[in-house]
Amino acid sequence: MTLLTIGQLSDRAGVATSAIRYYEAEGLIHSTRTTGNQRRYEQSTLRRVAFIKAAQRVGLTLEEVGEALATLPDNRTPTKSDWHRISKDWRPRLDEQIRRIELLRARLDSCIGCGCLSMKSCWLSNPDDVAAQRGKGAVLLEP
Amino acid sequence: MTLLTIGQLSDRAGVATSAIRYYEAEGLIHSTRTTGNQRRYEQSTLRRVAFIKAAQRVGLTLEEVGEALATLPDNRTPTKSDWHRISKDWRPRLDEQIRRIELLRARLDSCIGCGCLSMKSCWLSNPDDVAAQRGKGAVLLEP
DNA sequence: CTCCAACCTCAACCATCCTTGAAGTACGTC
DNA sequence: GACGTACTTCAAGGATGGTTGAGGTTGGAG
Repeated sequence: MTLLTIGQLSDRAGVATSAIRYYEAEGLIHSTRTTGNQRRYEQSTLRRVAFIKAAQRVGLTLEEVGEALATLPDNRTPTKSDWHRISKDWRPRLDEQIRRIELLRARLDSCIGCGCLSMKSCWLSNPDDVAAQRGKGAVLLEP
Repeated sequence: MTLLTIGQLSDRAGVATSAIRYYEAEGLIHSTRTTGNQRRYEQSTLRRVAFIKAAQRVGLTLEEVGEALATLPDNRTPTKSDWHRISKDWRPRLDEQIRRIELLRARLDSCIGCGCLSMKSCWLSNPDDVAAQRGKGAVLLEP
């Protein structure tokens, strides 16, 4: 397998070299070194970086991503079932994230052309008492 | 209209007073002052804060939220149609955000039990060449 | 009229996620 | 074997979104 330099990884992943070094310092990715102390990355690192970026875009922290990636083997290229495990773990949180956004969208939408100014359920006409609404079962724009 | 103290707003919105002062310093919300220089908030500020929190949870920055809120009138309580405008503007970006997450979820899911190790379209078996895939039209886990 | 919780300002600090720059080393091409 | 580009480390800086603490004031209840 041909190894990648940090510059090649940077170009192909679309991520600055400084960010790559940072990810490595944080333990999210790993490299070997040449005799001259330069980093060399396996092809599979490209997947890890793509995964990091994708996860970040949906609001996950590097720490969370790091925990997931830590379950991947360091000593061999991850297999489908290694990634499978992560898929399963993440499914609920991705679902949840989607649900939240849909809720916000629905609440905004529902106030378009509706009679919501007289409706108790509308967050725009109702005083959005978040603390009060907890406990009452009505979840208002909340996690 | 009864005005809210910062403590009341904090309790009802479920946001720390320090965050509220910060939002105000950043111009996202506004207050009047008592003769003794204490902040007093209108009820409608509760909606603004709920909106801020909701938007943050879906990955929007305070600056973006601020721009939206800046279109609401300061001198009167926002009407339904004021919020309507924001709803319309935000719809596409919420849709886009959902699409991204669904894409990530689908890609992870599709590698569960599928024959993707032999499929060109699978991001786990394919070397995820983000830069290369731009331009080719195939968007891989990308905005 | 006293008293304490809640308020005030301002500056400093924090976590996260990097970027920038200085000063030096490696690698591959001519 | 020299030349330039890409690499190295380390320290400092920066944006975002706040929190914390010191030192002082306000407001409402008793």
